[in-house]
Amino acid sequence: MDRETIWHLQNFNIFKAIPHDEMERLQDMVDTDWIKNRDPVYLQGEPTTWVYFLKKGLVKLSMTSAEGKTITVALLKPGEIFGELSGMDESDTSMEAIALENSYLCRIRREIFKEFVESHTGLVLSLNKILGLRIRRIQTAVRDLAFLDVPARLAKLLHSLCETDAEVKPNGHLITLRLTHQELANLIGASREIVTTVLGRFTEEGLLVQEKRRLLIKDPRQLKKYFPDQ
Amino acid sequence: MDRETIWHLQNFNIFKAIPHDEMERLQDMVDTDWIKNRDPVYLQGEPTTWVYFLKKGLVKLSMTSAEGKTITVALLKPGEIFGELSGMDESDTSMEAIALENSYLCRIRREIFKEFVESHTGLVLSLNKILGLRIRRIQTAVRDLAFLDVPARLAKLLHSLCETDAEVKPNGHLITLRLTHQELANLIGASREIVTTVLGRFTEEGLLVQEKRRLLIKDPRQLKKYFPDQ
DNA sequence: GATAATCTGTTAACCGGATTACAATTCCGG
DNA sequence: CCGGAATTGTAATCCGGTTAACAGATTATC
Repeated sequence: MDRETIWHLQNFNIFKAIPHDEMERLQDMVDTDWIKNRDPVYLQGEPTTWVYFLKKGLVKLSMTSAEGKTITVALLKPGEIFGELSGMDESDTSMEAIALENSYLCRIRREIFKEFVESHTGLVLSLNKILGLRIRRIQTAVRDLAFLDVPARLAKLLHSLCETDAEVKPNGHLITLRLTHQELANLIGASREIVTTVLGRFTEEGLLVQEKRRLLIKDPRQLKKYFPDQ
Repeated sequence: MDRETIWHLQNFNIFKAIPHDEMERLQDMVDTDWIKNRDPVYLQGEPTTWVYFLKKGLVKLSMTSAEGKTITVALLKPGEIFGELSGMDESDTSMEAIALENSYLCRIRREIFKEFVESHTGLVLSLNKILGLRIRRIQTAVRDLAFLDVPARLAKLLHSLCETDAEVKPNGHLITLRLTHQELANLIGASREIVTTVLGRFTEEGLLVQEKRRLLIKDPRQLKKYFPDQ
């Protein structure tokens, strides 16, 4: 699109090292898009047409079962790239991407992106790194689902949110994301009810305070007693 | 090592397109290794020194919890490559690789492999594809753990073993891998006991026959009634 | 071929968490 | 700021699967 969009794209980690005149080749290939809170960017089973760059907002990557249960694999924040980047030869998306806030993103056709990436060795390598990180994350999800019970998984989630999405306040870490109990449940593969209950227990124990759909964690280190190191 | 080793390496999918004289640069960098049944190739937390190529045998990639529970993420067969290929900047292995048969493999130091890969655009791309497939696999593991019960997970596992590791016999598909109930349990994140029980039920229903630690699946399609499509 | 080690089979007791079913609260759009 | 929608809170019930505890069968190993 416009020059400004390209300029923004350049801010994405993956493109940092690409010379600006190279980036301009993408000029007319980039599209921008608003997605309203709760609307899907794409759904499971849709053909993988685009690669997305999240500029503003919050998007979750999740999988939904036939019975309507959902498990959330990642919360994407501005600066993150998504879509089927992988081998880039997959034909259908295996997940869905849904906005959890009004979000602003731009997108490039998969083939164009693929071509661009393949003509820049550095890009291929960064992509490799991104995929590697993604593998680590999912592996951890498997391990946690298999080995930890709900309080442990929840404590671990809150602990990590403290590190990635919290403001440090005098009385603790305020998690900036406004996640419902249902969304928290989806993130750890549990039912909404038990999340409510366990959050209640954590509150009683003085580990946290819930206020207007925000969580204030008094002392993240206290949460660690619920889950083993690593 | 010797010329023959290089020749073998060339048979790995990832190296198929590399000219033979290029491959020879790896000549003295490649090491070969026997691993006895049940012995580890590497363990969780060890530094990631090598990239491995499985030439013969069977190796499982798994994670073990502090309490000694194990979940198996992949069964690797000859022709497969493993080790920390990802971004290749990880310092510790997050999994362990254990031989399930006497296995023959060769290995290259991670940095050498990395260098070699980075100097061959084609290689980086194949690596990307491998990582993409790996992501898909693990995502499926997460989905299955979260959405399916034990009979469904077991049926699905047997069904997929029929496709990847079975000989077609007149009376059904004979799964060639000799997996104990414990190993099957590790593959689906369940206890050994319930695997025994459910296998018993499947046998009663005439879905399969167990003989000397081998499974003969009468008709894989019958298993499908236990798990939803995809 | 004998003996130890590993696997399979089975069952009762237990338990974590899902389900179900509401009531109370909070939020949000007009 | 009002009314409907979404979210939270709570408790009873139910259930799949783990745990525990053995007996029997099979497989390695010397």
